[in-house]
Amino acid sequence: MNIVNDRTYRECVYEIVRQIPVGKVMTYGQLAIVLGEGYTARTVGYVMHGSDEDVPWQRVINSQGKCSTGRLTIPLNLQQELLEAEGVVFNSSGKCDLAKFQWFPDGFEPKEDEQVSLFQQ
DNA sequence: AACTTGACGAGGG
DNA sequence: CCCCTCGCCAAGT
Repeated sequence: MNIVNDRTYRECVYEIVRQIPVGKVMTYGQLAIVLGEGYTARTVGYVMHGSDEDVPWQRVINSQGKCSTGRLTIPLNLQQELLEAEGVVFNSSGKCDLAKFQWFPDGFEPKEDEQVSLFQQ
């Protein structure tokens, strides 16, 4: 089945991102896994760069727990500042603890033993 | 149709 | 911790 049929692939990404609670984050790769077929971290990133809509884009970060907004038109610190304002804590290297702040959509919570292996590194 | 570019990620050195 | 390589896939030239 192709999720991209009814709604565009962009809409599917936004739909999930809009569900991320305040103070929580998801990674590009995790979104790709949740979206399934055809999606990769790369394409999710591509989709997110055009999300000037009502999506909390700041809650999507890379798998290392950092904000990778390296070559954007927006200030480098903006994303981290927005997240910190929501309660996400970053260390001196600009990294946050995914084990603490990463959010999982319904049905995608990691099981007890395989906790960290799947969605995080 | 071929080639290049990314708001990526895992693996290796 | 940093850097590089490769795989990935949509978009723009």
